[in-house]
Amino acid sequence: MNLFSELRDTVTGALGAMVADGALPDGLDLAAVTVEPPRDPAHGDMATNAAMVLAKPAGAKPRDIAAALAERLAADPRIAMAEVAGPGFINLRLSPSVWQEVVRRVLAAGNGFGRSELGAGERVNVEYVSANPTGPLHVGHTRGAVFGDALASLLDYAGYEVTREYYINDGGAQVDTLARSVYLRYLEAHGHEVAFEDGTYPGDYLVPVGEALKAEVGDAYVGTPEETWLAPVRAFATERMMELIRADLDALGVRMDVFFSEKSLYGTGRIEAALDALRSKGLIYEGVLEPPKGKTPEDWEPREQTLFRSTAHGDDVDRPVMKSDGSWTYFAPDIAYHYDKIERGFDRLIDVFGADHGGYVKRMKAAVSALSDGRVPLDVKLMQLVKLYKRGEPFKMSKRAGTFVTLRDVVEEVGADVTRFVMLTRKNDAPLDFDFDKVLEQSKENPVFYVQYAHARVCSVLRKAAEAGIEADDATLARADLSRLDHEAELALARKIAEWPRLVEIAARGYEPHRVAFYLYDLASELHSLWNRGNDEPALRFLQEGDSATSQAKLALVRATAVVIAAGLGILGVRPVEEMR
RNA sequence: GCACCCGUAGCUCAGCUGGAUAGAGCGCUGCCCUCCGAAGGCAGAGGCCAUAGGUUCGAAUCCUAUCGGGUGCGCCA
Repeated sequence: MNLFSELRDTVTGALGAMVADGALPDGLDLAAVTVEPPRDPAHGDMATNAAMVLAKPAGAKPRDIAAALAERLAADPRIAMAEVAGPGFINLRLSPSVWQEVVRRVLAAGNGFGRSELGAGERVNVEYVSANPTGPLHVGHTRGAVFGDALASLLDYAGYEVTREYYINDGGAQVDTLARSVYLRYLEAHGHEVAFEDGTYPGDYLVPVGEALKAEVGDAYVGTPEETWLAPVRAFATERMMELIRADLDALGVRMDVFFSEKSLYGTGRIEAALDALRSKGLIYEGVLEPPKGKTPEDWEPREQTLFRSTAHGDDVDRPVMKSDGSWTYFAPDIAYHYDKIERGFDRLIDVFGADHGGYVKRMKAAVSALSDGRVPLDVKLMQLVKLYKRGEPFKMSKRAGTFVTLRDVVEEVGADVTRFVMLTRKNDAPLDFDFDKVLEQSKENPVFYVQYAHARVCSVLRKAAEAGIEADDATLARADLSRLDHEAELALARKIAEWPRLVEIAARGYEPHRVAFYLYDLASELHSLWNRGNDEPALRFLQEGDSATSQAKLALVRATAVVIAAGLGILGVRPVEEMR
């Protein structure tokens, strides 16, 4: 349960009583009433805007409403002080017991503290990575993988029923190219001289695939025409590539629930069925598109194509689903794929794309809107680029120069935990700098370290407590006399902990897992601050010699901090550490 | 030309889906270990929130225009 929503209930309850007393008119809309922590902690623990929001509809002065409301709120035992401030805010100071109770709740609920019912069991499908099965994943994919995975975990934590999904683009021309490239490696394995022309994949990673193909079929395809081997080699190669990709994802700790094959849509009538669904709504027609203004392709000539009337659902122009030669555009199977998701009964869809797919968003939303009659919202999160640095110097990825950086390279160099956390320290629509040296630095400049350090410090204190013979398991700490936590600096940490459930909901609502990372940094900062105050003020040290009751109260506070850090890291997919090395 | 994203301290970035005196890290100036991990903490300096209008009790946040940067734009997925 969330302290902020509890207090909001208290405020709306008091407003209801004022209506009953005739102090406020009936029928007020309370939707805009909020209870939030004020920016400046000097203003109090909580603030409500109720009086200002209601002043106009109630036909009263904000400060008059505020005064009457503050008086009622002050009667609540949890509220130590309620005073009107500024234009009509009511600042609330909560009694210490409220914060002490938060600590107890954390210890009782463990990882469950902060879980939310926001999603109400809604089924949400998060599609991410979806890289072409033509090679290993690179750093760009890594960011999308981490983001999608953390978002899925966040939504799960917030009460949604989440499916993690990968769309395998195994139906287009690029898998034919893959097959031809593997075939060349296969010939090579048979001792032939081969040349990798433009339009083939020369990467070394296909060498073992060519050898594996040889091991499987011997020389059956040597010297035979393409028709005889293209399809089987394609199947063989894409299967191998997906094994490679799954292993990459595994190294990063990403596990998908569903791998959906684009190829499964072809020749099965599923694309046709999806387009028929659109056609039945009058959204498919034969037509000729206008050339784009400003930048007309040189070989532009008008052609009649099968078009989807995406403009009827918010797009700027209608989009082709069929090429002039009668084959599908890439958009057609994508429509069918999303149609499939809708038919599987998801209440909402999320796609995580690279920023270079920005121009694709409107048509995809239009398709989902049309196919679900507006019932299923599709949100697309675009991932900006990762800029790589080494020793402070930027370097560009280039296959030719051998500086092509794969997901595997990154994970092997800095580890999955560091990779994941760093990738989440920026919101998805901001570019991310990734410096191989800085992310391993052990200083507060590095948020990964800083947060882990806070967790390790708590573990360290608990070890010390055990050495001193103080019982400090969670059940014991939950029974401790928490009224001993009465110092302002200790309550400040408890306040930060209390924000966690609210932060989860804010982050989940906006599909913004990076907020979790920033919150954890703030929480760690509060802990480090309190820790250091023990230097000057012995009464704030967590272990009080000869006073195990007080020690346990303080240990309860820091243990609760560690529990929340662990929960937050869990959403990000990062393992908390018990000691720094 | 059109669409989408971005513009906040010298630098890198947060900023609660409209709240009070806009925050953090780095860098700069000073402090704090006989003491649970100083791998940390405290304090100071540093801002016309790109610009101009608008919406309202109230705008970095919403709307409109402009400027600047990025991405994309019919037979590539």
